Amino acid sequence: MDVKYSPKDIENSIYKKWENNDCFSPKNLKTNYSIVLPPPNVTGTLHMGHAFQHTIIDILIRYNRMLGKSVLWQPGTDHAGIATQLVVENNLKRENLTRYDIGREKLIDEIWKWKEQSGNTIINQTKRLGSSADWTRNRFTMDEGLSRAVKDVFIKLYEEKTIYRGKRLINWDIKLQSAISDLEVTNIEKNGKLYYLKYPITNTNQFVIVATTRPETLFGDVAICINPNDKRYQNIIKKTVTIPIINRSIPIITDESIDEDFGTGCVKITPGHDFNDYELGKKHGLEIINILNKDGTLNENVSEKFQGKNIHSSRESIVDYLKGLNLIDKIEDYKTTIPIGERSGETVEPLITNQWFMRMKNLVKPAITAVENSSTKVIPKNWEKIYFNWLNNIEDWCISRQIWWGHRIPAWYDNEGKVYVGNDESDVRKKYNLDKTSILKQDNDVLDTWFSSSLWPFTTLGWPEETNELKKYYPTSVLVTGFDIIFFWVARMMMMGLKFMNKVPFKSIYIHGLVRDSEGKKMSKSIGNVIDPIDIIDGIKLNDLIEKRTVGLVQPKLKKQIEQKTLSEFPNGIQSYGADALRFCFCALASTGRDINFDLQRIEGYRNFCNKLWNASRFVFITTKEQKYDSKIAFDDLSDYEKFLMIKIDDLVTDYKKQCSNYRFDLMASGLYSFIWYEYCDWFLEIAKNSDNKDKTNNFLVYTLKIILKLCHPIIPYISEEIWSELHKKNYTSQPILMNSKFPSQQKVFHDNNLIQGILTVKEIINGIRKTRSDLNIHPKSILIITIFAEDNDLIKTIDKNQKLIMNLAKVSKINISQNNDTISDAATITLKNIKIFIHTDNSIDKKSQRDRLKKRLAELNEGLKKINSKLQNKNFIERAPSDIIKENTIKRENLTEEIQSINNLLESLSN
RNA sequence: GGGUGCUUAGCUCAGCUGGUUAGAGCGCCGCCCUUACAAGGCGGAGGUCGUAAGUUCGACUCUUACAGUACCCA
Repeated sequence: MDVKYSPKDIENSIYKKWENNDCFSPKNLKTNYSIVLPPPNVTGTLHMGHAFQHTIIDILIRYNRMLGKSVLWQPGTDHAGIATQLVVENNLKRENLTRYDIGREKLIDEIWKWKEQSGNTIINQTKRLGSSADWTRNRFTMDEGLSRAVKDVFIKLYEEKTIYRGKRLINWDIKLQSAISDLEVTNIEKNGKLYYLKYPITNTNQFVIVATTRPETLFGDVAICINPNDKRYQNIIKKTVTIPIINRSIPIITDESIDEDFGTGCVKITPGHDFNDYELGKKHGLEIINILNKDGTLNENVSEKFQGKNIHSSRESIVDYLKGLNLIDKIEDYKTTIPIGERSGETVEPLITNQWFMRMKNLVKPAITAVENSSTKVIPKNWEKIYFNWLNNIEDWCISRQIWWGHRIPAWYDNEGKVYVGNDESDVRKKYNLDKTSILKQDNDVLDTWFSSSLWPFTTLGWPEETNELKKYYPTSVLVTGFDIIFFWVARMMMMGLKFMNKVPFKSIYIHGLVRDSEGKKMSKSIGNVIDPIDIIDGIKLNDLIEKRTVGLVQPKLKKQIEQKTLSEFPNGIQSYGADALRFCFCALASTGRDINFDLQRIEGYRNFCNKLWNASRFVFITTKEQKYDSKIAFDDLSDYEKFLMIKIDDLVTDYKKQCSNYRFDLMASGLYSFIWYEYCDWFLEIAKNSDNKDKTNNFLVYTLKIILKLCHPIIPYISEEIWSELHKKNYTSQPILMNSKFPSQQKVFHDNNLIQGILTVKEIINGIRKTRSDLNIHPKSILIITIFAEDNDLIKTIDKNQKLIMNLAKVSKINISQNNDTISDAATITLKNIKIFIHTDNSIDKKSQRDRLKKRLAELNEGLKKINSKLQNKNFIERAPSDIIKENTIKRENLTEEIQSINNLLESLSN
């Protein structure tokens, strides 16, 4: 093994080793464990969120595999309809082509080509992280099998009338020329204007003043509405007004929902272009007037002057025109919320169109019940509320998209526009008895991407075939996903899983946070703060990083700013940390589901940890050389410290298992970290160097290293596997691959409390000596002679037994142990609760500095004593606190008093 | 406007059902290149736990209000 831990040199070959040995496919064992990977989009490359998620999944997968279960990690990718089509369309744009130039067939061909390339990229990146998914089962949402399942589901839901076609108001993305679901719209607050328009009251010279943020939609107005209780307007109810410019008459109606305080209290009702108005229009039986073409231009229902103009850019000219007619009362500044299409970034328009919808009411109930009765557990639990809230207020889901990439809707129309749903044209003809003379045309639209993803947990396992995998691995054990897709994906999978499998798709849902940059900002290409996980693994030069962050920017003017920020945050680029360090880092940061602010400094610490493990292992191998390894450890033959370590390691295993099943990966990581670094390396390896019983100790070194590597493996698989192979080479194990080995079980070692206390006291003695050495500026190399006073017999025995340990770790050449409570004034003194340690030094000790040290300690102790005394002197405390708490405090007081007494005695002798 | 979360050391975060002298990593300071590791060892400094009130023998932990902050929904 090299002196330096170099992840680059080991990771690739280790991954190949796992692949070549078929380590990723599930073995046929009794208990099953399965996770489906949230399929990443084929639009791009792996980001930090994926890396975080994959790390957590892989930890669970490897851990459960080592527990001896049949483990399936089902991977795959998503076709991501709109997003992917946009990427390819953008590529076409560079050649000055649009999708209409090349046509549907050709575009789809192009996208498939892109998918091959991008899909492979993301899989290869995922592999770099060490992900142990079963790649032979890799699925894509548009695979043949999955596409058939999508059709089956669509047809079934259509036949039972859960899916229907209807003309309704939907969110129309003008840029994409497609409907999008309400989830794909984000509302952005913007500084806008509130326009007060004057509508002439018919046959009078009076006006009704109406406040609106969207004056350009007045052509679609069908009513003016006021609150029936609004005293100001009682006289105009039931009158009519004339819409300016087009001079159409509309009624003045009343509705309780109108807010009297908004604007003038009079609002215009435009059901064709506003969701609230649409509902209100339905309620009052109002006509719907659409004024918009699909490309965002105004249609024939508006005044001729404005026909063919873009709805957004014509606002100003319409307002100007109204000004000319003297029909603008005033214009105020106003904060408005504007709906923006998440993918296109353009303003979304409500538009009446024919679309396919899924009726959600009946699907929702089982999905709610399943979480209520814990058939599916949500972790952390607080996300349940958000899940319930959304499901309880659900709207029908608009599932059709007017794009080309995706699952084409299996519906055909005849010349009269009558719709037929079936598998394909011939199936439809057969099903509906249509002869060859009738012309059928397939629906042009495709399904929302999330339609196929909602089936992911069972379609990937082979549904609608009743495969073995489906029987074995459905319901899956846990879904690991981010909170941002609870509605999009999780809730819909719950509904569809329950609908088609009659069982929840996962027993638990673990919701993790988002990975943000070190300042807590969302990582985004447009802000230029993205970190590619592969760059953390391999490292990247500053210039390359800047290049990567600034190429193809949406707003090129940000380039300078991004350059500077990158320069100040990564002045030397990013060095290579390796996949293991990255994984350990994610593991340690995965606390209670909150977002992660990713800081490179943090990862450095975990790379160092890997190096520590590496070198500790080297030490074990160097020390044990050709040791003949015996896996049977006789507890009684071990030294005190070895026994102590054995117990500690047992505690560690217990704790690790507990934390893993609680999804507290942070606690799991920190437990492992501190055990290995502090207990194992700092104490045990140092102690082992001076063992009295080399053979036994060496054997124990190997034994403990093996357990440690197993515990490490789910988190840091590469380095642990590499070290294990060394172990195997040296014949310390017959198992060639760590990944296939059994997770350590608890040894149920006798938990000898006296032994533990004894070792802790010995450690305290050593720490005390070290601190004093530092306080008194005694050179780390100088060897000390000490005297220890203790009255307690057992204590004396423990100290005596562990003399050598103290000598080696505190650099002491001689220890005098005495039961006489004397005071040696010519020595540096350390007091523990019932022990006094005197350090004899060559130089005479300055009495004043001695006193100062003791006084400082005394002050600390007195502070503690004061607190405890105030408790114990409180009558209410004695009366009401539980007895064990009182006892605990009483013992504490005794110990403190004892040590204080002992320091006081010392101080007295020093003053002489 | 409604909802949810967060606020603990310079930074990033733990602290479970109320009882610890309030912890970790990184950073900082001092000493040490000790034969596994300077990506290291030993030691240390640093916090009135956002503010205020309440419940309690006892509050970082529970309740309420307020402030700041982030996100979700309308």
